[in-house]
Amino acid sequence: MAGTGLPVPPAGYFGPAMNKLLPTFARLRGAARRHFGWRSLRPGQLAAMRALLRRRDALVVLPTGAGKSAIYQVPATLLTGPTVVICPLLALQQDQIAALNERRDPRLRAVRLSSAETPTQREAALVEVREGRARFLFITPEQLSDPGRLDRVRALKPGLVAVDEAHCISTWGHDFRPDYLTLGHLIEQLGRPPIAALTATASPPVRDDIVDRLHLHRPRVVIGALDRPNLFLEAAHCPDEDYRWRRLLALLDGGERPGIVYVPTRRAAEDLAGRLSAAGHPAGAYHGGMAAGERARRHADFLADRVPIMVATSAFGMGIDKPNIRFVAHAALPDSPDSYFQEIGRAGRDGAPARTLLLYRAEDVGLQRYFNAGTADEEDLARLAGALHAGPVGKGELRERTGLGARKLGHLLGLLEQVGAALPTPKGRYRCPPYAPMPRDAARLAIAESARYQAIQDSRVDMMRYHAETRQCRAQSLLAYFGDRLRHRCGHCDNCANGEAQATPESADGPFPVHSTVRHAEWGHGLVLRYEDGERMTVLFDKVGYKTLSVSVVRDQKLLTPAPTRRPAA
DNA sequence: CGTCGCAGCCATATGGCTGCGACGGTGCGATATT
Repeated sequence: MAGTGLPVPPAGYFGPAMNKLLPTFARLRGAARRHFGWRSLRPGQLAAMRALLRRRDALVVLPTGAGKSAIYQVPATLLTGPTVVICPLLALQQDQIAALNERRDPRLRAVRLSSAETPTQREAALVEVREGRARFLFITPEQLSDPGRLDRVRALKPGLVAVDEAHCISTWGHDFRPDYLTLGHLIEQLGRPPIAALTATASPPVRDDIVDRLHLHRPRVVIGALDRPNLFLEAAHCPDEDYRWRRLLALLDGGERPGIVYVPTRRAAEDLAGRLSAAGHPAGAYHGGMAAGERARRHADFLADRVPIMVATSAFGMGIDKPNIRFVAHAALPDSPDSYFQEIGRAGRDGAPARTLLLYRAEDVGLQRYFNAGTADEEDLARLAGALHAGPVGKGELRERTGLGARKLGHLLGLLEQVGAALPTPKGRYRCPPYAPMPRDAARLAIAESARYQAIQDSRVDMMRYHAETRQCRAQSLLAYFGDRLRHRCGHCDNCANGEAQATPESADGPFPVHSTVRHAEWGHGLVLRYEDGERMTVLFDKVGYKTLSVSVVRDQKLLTPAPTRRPAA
């Protein structure tokens, strides 16, 4: 309770009648203490909790280990009605449920609805929540998008919805797990309780995407400090594969353990783990293609320090809350600074020094471009848009009528919804909204939308490469990407260490202030993110994503004009 | 978009080139088979 000046009543002091009279902060502190044993809460946590308690939405971007879960768990004990936690991975749900139930506090009991439970178990979970014996219901977006299940959850009258790993809405919703895109509609069907959207990493467009997709209403936004002074940031261009291998060995010869080496493909994970082990650096492999049991075992082995080096694809990530990771290396260019930042963020959580090393080749870009390539077909889209004209229709019937697979159908419906040609109904079906474009036009618009999304994804690859190649202070470069500004050189990156990093004083700014909104004749509105060396500027455009422009060309040809800010950056 | 492996070819006998096709991430849930 440091620094509040408020007296803290003893446990058990709070009766229902008292709750209305007590200041919000005191109620939250009391609940944190009674149910979790926490003696203090951080200002950011408190601000978000208070918003939720007052039935306002919150968007929280805080690093793992900064007490994100507390932000929904503490208000959950004070609000009427259970809390629904939407969480993307079953393993992650398992961990969180175990942590809550270990406390053996009836006010914190958690259950879940997933494919891992039998129908009988699912029924029992719902009954437990309905009868007030469980407080938290964990669920995936896929489960919630089943109309029958949605009805059952709505009947529980949830008092709060927490969306964990909320950045998944933006990174997975568009194609990989389309049910993420409809979460906003689904939560509205739950009676629209306040929403807590939580994530460790979200650049400005991802934050906007979360707010839009979840239909957050004037959320309380809490963003933690991004700079991690104990992480040494290093990147090296590799002219060939042999150089890449030797640089990696040089890092491992330093002897720091444990660590993670990220690779872009499953095969590379297995191959590199084998090569490293043969070279005297025992390493395990991890990727999404392995059997679930094997994955769980390897994950546990790494957490328990039985495997010192894990060579993994991006599948190895969410849920790794291990304090003592001493290095994170990237054996190829990641798909975006978002992924990169999240992955290196797993190092040095204990605050002790940790190294990060990015080894990239220009050839790495090709693979990421391939991953970004869209698959939407105009004929499929037109047929689907036509099928919607017949009236509200379920996904099963749409599959039959159009011959599309479940996954592709979800992706295309998402696209049509974005161009105003499809609308989810409360009953979990889809219909054609009033004034919808004709099927042929809808298909064309959807293709354009798909291309726009792809361009933005590609621009994120460009930004990743740009970051890898920069001779600027790397922390400044990364933080600028996330819409933050580090005013001094970081002193913990290779460029600062070898004296190459040029300072970016205020005077180096160009014609438009950093974080101001500008307009380009063709690319539309954009957000000025940074200036580098007074020569180049990076702008994030709605239509085409990130662009790096020459300041002198912008000046001479008057490429940009100031535009009114549409929404506060944070 | 780029790499890898393989078949086929060449000039001259085993090694190297070329062209072609396959492959490449993230996970939920439902279904079919042991």
